[in-house]
Amino acid sequence: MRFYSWNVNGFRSVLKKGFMDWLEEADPDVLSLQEIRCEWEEVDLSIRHQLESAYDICWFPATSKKGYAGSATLSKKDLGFSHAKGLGIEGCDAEGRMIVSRKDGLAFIAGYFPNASQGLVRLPFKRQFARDLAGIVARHHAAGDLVILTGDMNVAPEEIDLARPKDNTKNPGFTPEEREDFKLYLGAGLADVLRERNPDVPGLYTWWTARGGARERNVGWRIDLFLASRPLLDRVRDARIHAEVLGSDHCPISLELA
Amino acid sequence: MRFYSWNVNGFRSVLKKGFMDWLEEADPDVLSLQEIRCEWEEVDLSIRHQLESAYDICWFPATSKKGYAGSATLSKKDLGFSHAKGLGIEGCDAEGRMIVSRKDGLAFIAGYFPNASQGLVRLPFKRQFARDLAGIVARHHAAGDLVILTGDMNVAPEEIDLARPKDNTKNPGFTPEEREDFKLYLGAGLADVLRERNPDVPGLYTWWTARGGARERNVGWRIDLFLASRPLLDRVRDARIHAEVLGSDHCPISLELA
DNA sequence: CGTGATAAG
DNA sequence: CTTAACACG
Repeated sequence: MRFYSWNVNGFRSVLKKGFMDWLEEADPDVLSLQEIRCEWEEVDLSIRHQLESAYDICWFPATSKKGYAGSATLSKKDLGFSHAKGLGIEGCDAEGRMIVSRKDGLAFIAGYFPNASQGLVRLPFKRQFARDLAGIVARHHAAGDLVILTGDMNVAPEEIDLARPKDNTKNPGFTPEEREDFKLYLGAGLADVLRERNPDVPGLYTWWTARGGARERNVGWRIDLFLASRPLLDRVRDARIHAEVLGSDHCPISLELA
Repeated sequence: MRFYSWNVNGFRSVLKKGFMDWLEEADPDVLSLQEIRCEWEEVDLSIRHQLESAYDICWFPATSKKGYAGSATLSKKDLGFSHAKGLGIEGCDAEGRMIVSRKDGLAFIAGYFPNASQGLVRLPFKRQFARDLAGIVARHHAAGDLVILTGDMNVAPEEIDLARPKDNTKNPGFTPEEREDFKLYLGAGLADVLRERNPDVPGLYTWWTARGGARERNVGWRIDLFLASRPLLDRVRDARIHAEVLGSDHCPISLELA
């Protein structure tokens, strides 16, 4: 089973840049999209029909602000995943951030984690989100579920996860607070799959600022991640960053489980 | 002497679409631009230098709202026109609408006449502008000046001046009030030069809505005009609409005087 | 620097 | 439909 996550920075934008070709090629079983930035009805009808023919689609745009944030999870129709919008976290759910998809004993929790924003004005919001989410993961584990947590987490966990760690300790995505909160997910029993398998490999990034050729020079950040319940690690066949896939300031990431 | 007027719908936009090539080809002696929608300092430095080497430039952006309206008048350096920003009309001058350029006994009054706007919300403002401007023209005549009044007047004077007169009698640009006010300019001693020379020619338009191929089908309006003091009519060598010139939703118009 | 909403035309 | 400002990332 192949899971993908991609912050598309506007679904309608990425559609113009070959998303459907990418989808056919990648052929994910389960796909989380972040920053869809539109309603389902704003997507071209023919595209909607194509997607609906192959996937169960949970489209979860923000209700708080038009064209802002939002996420979606698509799963192959034959798999029979159930999808639930939101985490019951105030504010977060109005921004269409997280979707919980379930099948058998697996909870696939995916979406668009808050950005701390310029001046770290949303750091308190983001910290509360992290505490709430870690609690939810812990409860799934207590209930005997296995968990995959993925999406644009808007935090680079360690210095190795961004090209310029020293320059960014006060910037959104690499503050001590955000890194500390990231550890709450690990404390709830999850592992950072890609980093577990590539402990010392630098230059593994999933996001590059659009300003000034950062992507060409691979001056980036690894902020899109797959975390998985530790018992799942034995079933990991592949965990990958698809940096060659263009169309957004983020690239897709994937996880293949046996 | 060749006068031109063009509503460029964003000077920076039209620069990307060959404005400088057009300028070299048309080679106006005096040029009024409307809807420049930027400060002079926002124009590429090399363009500014090219223009400044050939023209005396009066750049008159709106101060009331960034990126809105504004006009400019350029005159060949050797001609020695003087340029004055504004008409002393409250509101109008803050929007960078009108420039008065003088040489000998000629007053070239040019710019961006108000749009009555959706719901005709600015019709009162536009009517006051017309009364004030007609008074200014009359005073120039009383002082013995000849006047050229030009620009985007945002009114089609007669039914022949737009493709769909019946559909537009309640729309901005063709209300009875705006057409009545247009006659104030004629009453002040000006003549509509192109229409005087082509009394019954339909299809002479200077603006086409960007919506749905109107320009290709010539479903347009003649709202950019040269009006001239009647004694100037004998000196008119040419009056023309340059509908083939692209780059804006308006096309340039010209007047050549002996 | 790019996406999308918005105001204005 | 297009321009430009703006918010957000």
